[in-house]
Amino acid sequence: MKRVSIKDVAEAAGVSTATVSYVINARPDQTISPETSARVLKAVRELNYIPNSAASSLKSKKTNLIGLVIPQTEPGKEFMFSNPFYGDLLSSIEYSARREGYHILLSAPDNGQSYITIARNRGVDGIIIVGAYPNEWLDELHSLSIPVVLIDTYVKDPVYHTVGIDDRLGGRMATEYLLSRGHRDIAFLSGQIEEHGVVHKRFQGYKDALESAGLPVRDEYLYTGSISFEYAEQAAREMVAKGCRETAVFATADVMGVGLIGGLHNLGVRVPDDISVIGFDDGILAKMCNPRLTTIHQDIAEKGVTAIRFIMDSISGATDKQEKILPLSVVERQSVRRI
Amino acid sequence: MKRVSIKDVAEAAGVSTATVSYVINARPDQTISPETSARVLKAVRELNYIPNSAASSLKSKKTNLIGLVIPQTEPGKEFMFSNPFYGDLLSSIEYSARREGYHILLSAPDNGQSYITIARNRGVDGIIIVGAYPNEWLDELHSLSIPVVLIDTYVKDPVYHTVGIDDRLGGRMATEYLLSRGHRDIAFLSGQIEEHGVVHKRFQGYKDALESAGLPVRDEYLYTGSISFEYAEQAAREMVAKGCRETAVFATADVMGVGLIGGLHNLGVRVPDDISVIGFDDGILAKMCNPRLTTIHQDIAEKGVTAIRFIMDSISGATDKQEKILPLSVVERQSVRRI
DNA sequence: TTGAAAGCGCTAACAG
DNA sequence: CTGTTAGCGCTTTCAA
Repeated sequence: MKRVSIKDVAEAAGVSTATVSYVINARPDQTISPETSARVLKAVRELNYIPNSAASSLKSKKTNLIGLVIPQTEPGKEFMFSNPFYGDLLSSIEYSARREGYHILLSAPDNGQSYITIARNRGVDGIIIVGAYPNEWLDELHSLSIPVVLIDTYVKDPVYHTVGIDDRLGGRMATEYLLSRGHRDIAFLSGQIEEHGVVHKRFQGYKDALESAGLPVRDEYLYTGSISFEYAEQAAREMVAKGCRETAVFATADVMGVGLIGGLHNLGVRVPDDISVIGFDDGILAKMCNPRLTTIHQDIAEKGVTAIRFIMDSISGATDKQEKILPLSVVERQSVRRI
Repeated sequence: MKRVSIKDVAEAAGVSTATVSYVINARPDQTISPETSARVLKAVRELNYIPNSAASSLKSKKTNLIGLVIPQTEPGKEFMFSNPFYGDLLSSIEYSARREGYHILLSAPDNGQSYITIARNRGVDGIIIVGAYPNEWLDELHSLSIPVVLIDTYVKDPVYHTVGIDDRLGGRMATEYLLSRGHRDIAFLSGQIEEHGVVHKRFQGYKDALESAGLPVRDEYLYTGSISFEYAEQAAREMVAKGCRETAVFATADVMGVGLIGGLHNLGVRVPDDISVIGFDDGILAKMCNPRLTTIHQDIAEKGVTAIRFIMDSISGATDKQEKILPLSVVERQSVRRI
C-alpha cells in the first residue's frame, strides 16, 4: 500500500492541495462550496487518505499531543506498581484526550533529567504532570509557553493549572470520623511527609482534628515510611511490638490500610475488633480487603477529565490559571468500630 | 525563548546544516572530523538546541514512537481499572522503550474503530497490542508494514511477534497443585471463555489436569462471568447457595481469587479451612489479601521488556517472526490447604 | 470560492 | 571531510 498524500487527493478531486487542506480542516471561517467539498471528501474516502501528522505539525506548530508525566517509584522499575490509582487516572486522561482529538505521549521522568527535552522535541501541546516533582524541574517548563496542569501537588505557581483535592480537609475528615467513633489514640500511617506533597497536607488535617479535640499529637503514633503495602505490614509489626496503644489508625492510602490490616492479622490483631483502620482513595483495593476498608472517597476519573479540560481551555485561548479542588467523602465500610 | 533550529546551530558553528545533522545523528559510517564535531556540539549546547521531531520524521519516515494499545474494559471508562497487571506492564514497556530512544503513544481502542488511522497518522514505528482483539481489527495492521507484537493473545499470525505465557500449562499447574493437595472437587472461576483468549487456554489446562487424574469436568463447578472482583463475589454466593460441594477453586486471575475469598468470607465460609483457592498472576493483590493467595506466578515486567526487544530487532532488520513464552511457577501462600 | 507558491526544520544523495 | 540541494507532506498568505 503506497502512501497517499494530500497531493494525490487533490489530483483525484481535481482541485489544489490548498483546497483539500481547507476541507479537511474544516475551519469555521472557510468558504468552500459544498460541491467542491463533497468531491474532495469522496476522493479522501476512495484513496483512504490519512493526513500525516508530522507534516502538519511541522507547518502548523501543533501536534495534538499531550505529554503525560507519571511518577516512577523506583528508577528503572514500575512507576505505578502497587497503586491502581494510576491506572484509573491514566485511563480517564487518555479517554478525555482522545475525545478532543488529542493523543497521549506517556513518560516517566528520566532519572532526574528534565522533561523539557522531550516536550520540545515532540512539540507537545500541553503537559499533565501527576504527583510532586522538584521545583526547578517544574519551573523549566515555563519556557515552553504551553499549558501545564499539575495533578495532586501543592507547588504554587502563578501559571500552571492544578487539579487535586483538599488533602488537609481529607486528613481532618478521616481523623474526625475516627474521633466521632470514640477513638482517642489515633495513629498516622503514611509515606514520607514531603513539602508540597499530599501526605504533608493530610498530616496537617490529622493534627487539626486532634487539636480541635484537645488531643495531643504523639510522636509514637506516627508511622511514616513509604507508600507501599510492605511498609504498612512492617508498621503493623512495630505497632504490636510497642504494645499497640493506639485504638485506630488513619492510613493515608488504601494500599497502606490494606497492608496494615494484613500485617495486623498475621500478628493475631483483629480489625476492627482490636484496632480500627481508615484509608484514603477508595479505589478498588478498599472493597477488596477483608474487612472492607472504611475510607475517604475521591473521584479519580474526574481528576483526569478536569485536567484535560484545563488544557483544552488554555489551548483555545483562556489565559487564566485554573484550579479545581474535587470533593471528598467518607465511605463507611467495615474497618472501623465504635468504642 | 525563541525556537532554535539546525540552521542557527550551523551558523554558530560555521558549518552547513548537513554537517550539524551528521554530527547529531552520529551514524557509524559518518566521517566528520573531531574538531568540526566538537564545534558543532558546542554550538548545540550553547544554543540549547533540541531537534524537532516532526521535521525529522517528515524527512526520514521514522518517528521513534511506539504505539501501545491497551484494552478498555468499559467504553468510555477505565481500561485497566481493577487490574494492577496493566500498570506493571505499561511501566515496563515505557521504561524499555525509553532506553532505546523511543516514546510511547498510549491508546485505548476507540470503540470498535480501527487503530490503523492513528498508526498511519502518527507514523508509529511499531505497535504493541495487549490482549485479545477481533481478527479483522488486527489484520488491517498488516498493511502498515511495521512490526507488531501481540501480548497475551493466541491469534495465530505469520508475521506478528508474540509474547505471552503458556496459559494452558498454567491452568494445568494450578489444577494439579490442587489435586496434589488432595482436592477432587475443583471449581473453575473465570471471565468469559473466548476463542484465542488466555482464559480459554487456562480452562483447557484445567480440563487436562482433571482428565489425567481421571476426574470429570462438572458443569456445576464452572463459574464464568467477568474478570472482576464483583463477579467473583457473586460466584461466592452461587457456590454457597448450591451447597458448596467443591473443596477448591482455581480462579484465573488474582483479582477474582481475592474477590472470591472476600465473598466467601462474608458468607461465613473460611479460606482455606472450608475451601481452598488458587489464583493466577501473582501481582500485588496476591500478597494483599487475607489469607495471602497461593497463585501462579508470571513475570509481567519481562513481558514488556521482551515486547520492546522484538520491536527493536524488527526495526533493525530482523525479519523472522519472534515468539516468547515466559515461564510460570506456583507460589505457595496461605489459601490452599491439604485435605 | 479557489489556487500558486513559499516555506516549516530536517535528511540524504551527490558533488566536490 | 563537508557543503549544496532537493524535497518530505502539509498549511497559509496572497492574489485571482
